[in-house]
Amino acid sequence: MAGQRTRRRIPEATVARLPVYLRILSERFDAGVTSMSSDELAEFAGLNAAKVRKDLSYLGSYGTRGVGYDVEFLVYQIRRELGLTHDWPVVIVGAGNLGQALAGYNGFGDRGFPVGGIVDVDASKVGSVVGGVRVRHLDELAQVVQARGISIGVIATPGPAAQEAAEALVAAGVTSLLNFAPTVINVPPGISVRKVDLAVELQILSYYEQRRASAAPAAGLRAVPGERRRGATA
Amino acid sequence: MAGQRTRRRIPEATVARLPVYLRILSERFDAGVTSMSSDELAEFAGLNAAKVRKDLSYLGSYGTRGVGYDVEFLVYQIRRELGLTHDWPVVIVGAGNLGQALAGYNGFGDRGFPVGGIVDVDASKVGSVVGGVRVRHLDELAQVVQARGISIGVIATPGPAAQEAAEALVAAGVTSLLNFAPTVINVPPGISVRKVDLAVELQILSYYEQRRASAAPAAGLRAVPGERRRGATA
DNA sequence: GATTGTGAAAGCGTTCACAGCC
DNA sequence: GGCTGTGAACGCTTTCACAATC
Repeated sequence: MAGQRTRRRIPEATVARLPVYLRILSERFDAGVTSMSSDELAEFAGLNAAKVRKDLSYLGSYGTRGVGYDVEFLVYQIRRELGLTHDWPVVIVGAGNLGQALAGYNGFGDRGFPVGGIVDVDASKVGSVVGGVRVRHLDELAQVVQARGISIGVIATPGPAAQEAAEALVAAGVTSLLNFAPTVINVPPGISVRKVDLAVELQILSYYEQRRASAAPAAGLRAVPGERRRGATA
Repeated sequence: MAGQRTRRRIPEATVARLPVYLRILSERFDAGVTSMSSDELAEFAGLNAAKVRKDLSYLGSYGTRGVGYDVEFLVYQIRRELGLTHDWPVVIVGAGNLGQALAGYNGFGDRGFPVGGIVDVDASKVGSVVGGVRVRHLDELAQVVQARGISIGVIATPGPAAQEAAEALVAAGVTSLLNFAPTVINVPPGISVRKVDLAVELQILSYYEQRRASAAPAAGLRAVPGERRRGATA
């Protein structure tokens, strides 16, 4: 209503789903769809309609009963809520295999997270250009962060260097970290951390595979408890 | 007690943490540590001791009161529970930027998930070698899967091709999918899916950054609700 | 008639706190 | 005395179900 002050605290589980809704709604909008019901959106997101409605209700009462949600308006509201009304340049620490792949991956910049810098400790890597950005030395991190007003750091170092990278990033003024290293990092309060660990994901799949194998020694498929994204329909 | 038949159903949240414990315990074991308390393990994992104990209790009563856990034994038990007593070869669908990076990333094979094959629809990519594996055509997927006994598929295609990739994988006999495409995929019941979406992770961080900015217009740090990995100590 | 928005109920996961055991 | 293992309490998330609204 009056003064859209973003005061409601949105549950973390909902925050994690808003980007999914945003992607679907943007895609449908580009396809010419102007209105969607919670049922349709749920179908695309692999969720149920009640969850979609509850999630969207945290943004405000932006739907129309009997009709659904205006796609364009909802896209705008979610973008606003997620802080996606401007770009967030990121700095990547570590210019190895992974750092280079991330820098070269357009999905970053395309979605509002341009690579504002890459740093590494390895002198042989400094000066090379990956994904259109010149690799600089870790010592110049604070300079890069300040110059470009960066608040998000991506850790793409080997595991043992991750803590050091995190500390350098925080010292440079970065307040959010996306950690790809297979190590738990330790940060001061007030710093956000998200972790992506490929081996962990595979090991979780392994658990359910193994369980499937021992539960149905020679039979067909068994339902997997928990880990589902969507029911049947395939 | 008798007959360690892996019958307990382990909560999904715990399954997701077991790989973290495993990595820490393995690393400590290599460093010569033979025993650890739940307190120590919690410290390394950025969790609290009660959670660690509850998680480990799902494996069985493998600790010793007044002493702690035998590191080597616990490593063995977690590996067994996660089905990591043998390798799980994976097949990657999509030999673009990301697929190539994944194939070249040693962290896969090192942790028991060797790349058993890579396929793509693009004829210009078929035949090239990435990460020591020759790229084959999507049409040969079933053959690759059967030949190597693969149960885990990695989707590294562009978003629009992900559903097709998932269907091809399932048709070929794969029962677990790790999806890197920015699309929700639809699978039959009984198939496990995990999703890794870099843009989603960044957008979640953006939410908390934005919130921080609007909450403390010109002040220092504010605590971030939810998203934390560890308290102070830095 | 259709679909939202939301209290209330149910289900999970985390934390507490302490009995049990070394 | 130290540390595990676990019921019980708590809090967060999901689901239900229906009144409100178009």
